[in-house]
Amino acid sequence: MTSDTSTARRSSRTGETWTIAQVAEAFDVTHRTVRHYEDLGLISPERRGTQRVYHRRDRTRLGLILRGKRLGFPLEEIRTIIDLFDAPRGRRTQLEYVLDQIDERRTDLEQRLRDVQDAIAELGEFERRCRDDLGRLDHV
Amino acid sequence: MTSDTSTARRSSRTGETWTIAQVAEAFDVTHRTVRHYEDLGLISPERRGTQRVYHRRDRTRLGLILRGKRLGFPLEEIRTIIDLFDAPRGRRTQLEYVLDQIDERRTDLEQRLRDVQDAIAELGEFERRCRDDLGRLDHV
DNA sequence: ATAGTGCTTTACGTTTACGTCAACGTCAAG
DNA sequence: CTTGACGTTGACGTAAACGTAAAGCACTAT
Repeated sequence: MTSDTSTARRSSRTGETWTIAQVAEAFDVTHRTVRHYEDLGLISPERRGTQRVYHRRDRTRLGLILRGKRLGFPLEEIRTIIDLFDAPRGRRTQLEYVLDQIDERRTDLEQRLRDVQDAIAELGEFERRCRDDLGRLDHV
Repeated sequence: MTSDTSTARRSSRTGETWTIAQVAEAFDVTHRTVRHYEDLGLISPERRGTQRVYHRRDRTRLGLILRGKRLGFPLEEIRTIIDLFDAPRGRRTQLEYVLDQIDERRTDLEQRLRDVQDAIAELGEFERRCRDDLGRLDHV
């Protein structure tokens, strides 16, 4: 049940690789979820015959996808974001486009940041009031 | 088209009130969305005859709902959270339950906070690399 | 009186993000 | 050579979060 190196890794000149079951377990999702992300073009694992072979790159992407999900972004939007990281940046127009996109994303993320900070602050305030109430109960 | 006080407010001894169209516009959602939240029990506006009448309390809740959505929480979970703020806290057991819930929420929010901060940091790093590329183009 | 504007409910449609079979391929172990 | 364990592709199902008519009530303005 613990990591069995003989099956957990399959040697390759490009480094370690994983099966779908392994990445699914590692990220605590189902294989169906992983395949769904592939259907939407968010990851594209290597094929060895008919089998999917996942590399570190795929794991990185999967991590980005799941974090994006926790932040409430739809998968389609997540795709455009992580594609951005691999986008061609050779020509000036391409680079300027990418920088524009980065700015849009940042604006969005900064709104999220404010949202989380506000929510945590309000929760703290609410907790303080509750502890006050609790103190009054003790006092009597 | 600007704010018309004669229709924007309807006097009441409990302060200003709004129609469904007004709150929908104020929060940039459709009336259908507002009614959907009511169906799920997230808001419960006053009724005057058959018409819905929204008070400041309802606007506050709507703000919390939309912020929760931006953070990726499902509506059902949002309902339990904002209900928590109005939950009875008279008895010790109730207070302790509420404090427990607060802690759970905070854990969740702190994960979100890390997610956003990480995402912003990575975006910044990526932007730096892009600007480097751009600089190299200028240099040549 | 009638037309218009805004609100109401009812109800079916749609999109997203998977879950859940079904049916079949493949490879090592017994 | 058959039996598992694991992998594969459809294909249909489902829950959440609304969208989108359809059809009717209430008030106001002409």
